[in-house]
Amino acid sequence: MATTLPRNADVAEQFELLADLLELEGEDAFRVLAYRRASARIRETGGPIAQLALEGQAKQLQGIGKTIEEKIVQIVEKGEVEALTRRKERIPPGVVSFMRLPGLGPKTARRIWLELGVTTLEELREAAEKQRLRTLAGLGPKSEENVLHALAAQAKAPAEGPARTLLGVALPAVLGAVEALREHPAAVEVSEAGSVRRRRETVRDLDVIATATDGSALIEHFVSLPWVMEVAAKGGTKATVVSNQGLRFDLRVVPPECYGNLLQHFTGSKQHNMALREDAVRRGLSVSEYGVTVVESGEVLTHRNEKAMYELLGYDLIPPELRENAGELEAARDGALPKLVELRDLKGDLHSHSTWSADGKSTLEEMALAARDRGYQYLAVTDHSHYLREGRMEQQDGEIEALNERLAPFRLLKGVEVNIRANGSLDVADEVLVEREWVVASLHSAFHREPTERILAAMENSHVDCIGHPTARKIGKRPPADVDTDRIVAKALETGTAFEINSQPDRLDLPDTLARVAGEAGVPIAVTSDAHRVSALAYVELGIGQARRAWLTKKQVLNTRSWAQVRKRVGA
DNA sequence: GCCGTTTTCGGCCCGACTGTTTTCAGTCG
Repeated sequence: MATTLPRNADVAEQFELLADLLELEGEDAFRVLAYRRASARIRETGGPIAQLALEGQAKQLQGIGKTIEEKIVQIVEKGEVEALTRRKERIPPGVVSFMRLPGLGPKTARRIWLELGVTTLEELREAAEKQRLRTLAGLGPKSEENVLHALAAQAKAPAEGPARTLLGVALPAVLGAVEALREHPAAVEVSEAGSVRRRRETVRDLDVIATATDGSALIEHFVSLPWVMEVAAKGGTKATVVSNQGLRFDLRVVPPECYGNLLQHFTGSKQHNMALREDAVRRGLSVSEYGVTVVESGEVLTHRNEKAMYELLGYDLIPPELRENAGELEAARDGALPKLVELRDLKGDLHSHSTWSADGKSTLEEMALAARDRGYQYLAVTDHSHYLREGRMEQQDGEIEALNERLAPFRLLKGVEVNIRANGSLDVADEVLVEREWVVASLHSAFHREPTERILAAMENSHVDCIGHPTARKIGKRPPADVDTDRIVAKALETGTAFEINSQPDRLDLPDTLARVAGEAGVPIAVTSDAHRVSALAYVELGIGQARRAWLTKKQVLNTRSWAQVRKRVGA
């Protein structure tokens, strides 16, 4: 097999570190910014950046030019950007960790290193304790105190940054808060903002923006909600609370005339807003959270909603899920934004479990009724193959048939979720698979053992309809398996196999960037719940969020079709 | 280092907050 290429995440990390080191060396801030932008771009790119660089195509991407493309090739050839290797030798590793302390930036870190000769966190603590930091111009007792505080906080918390919360936890919490605020008579407009509104797979802060006839009354209502455990801050226009789940909420009450500007600003992303503002500057407009200033006249224009603001700037309204500076601004300018798939477009679910699986919590009947209540026409029952041996599959089929008679036209599909073994074979015989209406094949073990080859082999089996959670990642626990996206996409097209966006909160797999690549290539994408109980059928709301982040339209999502149409689209 | 519907050179988002300062640099989101 060909040598494996570095992953986009690894390439991005090298440029991020290079940016840090350049910053510590006092390099031009815009050069540093260029590396950070390139890093963000690479992270947001679904296809393998290393492959693109080798083909000389990486510089087609916004923010990547000839120099950075060459540096990506260096990573392929030497494992590391040469400029990074050189600087790692010059700059003590401890100094980089100074920068990671809140309140300490590159300028200060550099001076502590060069002017005081301090190169480790331990020496930094000592220097602060012995009041040596205040010998530097611009630093005083308070700075020393802050450094000691930051060091103590870091020692207490794990090495990782502040934990990110799964969207599956944050979204219902935020939507609940929004709903509770809307019920108050003083509320006019209420919306979630920030990365939750963009439906990122994990989020940090939970933002809510509102307008009100009486702002203080709304804030009072907010801090008195039953689930509020702690009020961290409360003023006339803003409050911060901590929920009984430990989530931090920020509510901002803003003037109605610039609700659009503020909602847009606080929805982000940062990269989207920066690109939007740069573009505006070129046309003599200065954009901030308070409005759009016409630079020449000084006139400030405000907007009651986002649509008016985007239109003034020459764009169609951009759905929050697309605001990542991944091509949405150009598309919105050209009137070429996709009409994104919506939750209500789903006509069925193609991955679910019941009490026939040991880990299933709801009976077939309960699952069927709940699916029908959601407005679905069908639900594929895909219990794990190993629980359906020795005649149990036939028994389950009998139960499915009986239910289907009772619940028609709603229909349970006789499916199965088979394991792709370490050698690429499936754990169910072909003569059994041929009888199943829907076959999901998934990796459940040995994730590091040639995952690409195994998925390719599974797709070669004509009975396999869909690859389940293709990267097998568990967010925050297990990294994605090293799957070659290009090759599995090509094989999916060749064999007429679908990929899944599995909506389990800790899976969301395919991830958004890969789903975009697969969808653009023409692979049908099934947004599935993988529900093991009735309540989990609702997880598809998360999956639809990822599908929208992947730019997918109704047409590209397989289970927006009737079962008959699904059958026609996938397999025989 | 990147980029271009006025530019291949000369720009590069914007405002709040903090701590150190008599007017601002650094950091953060």
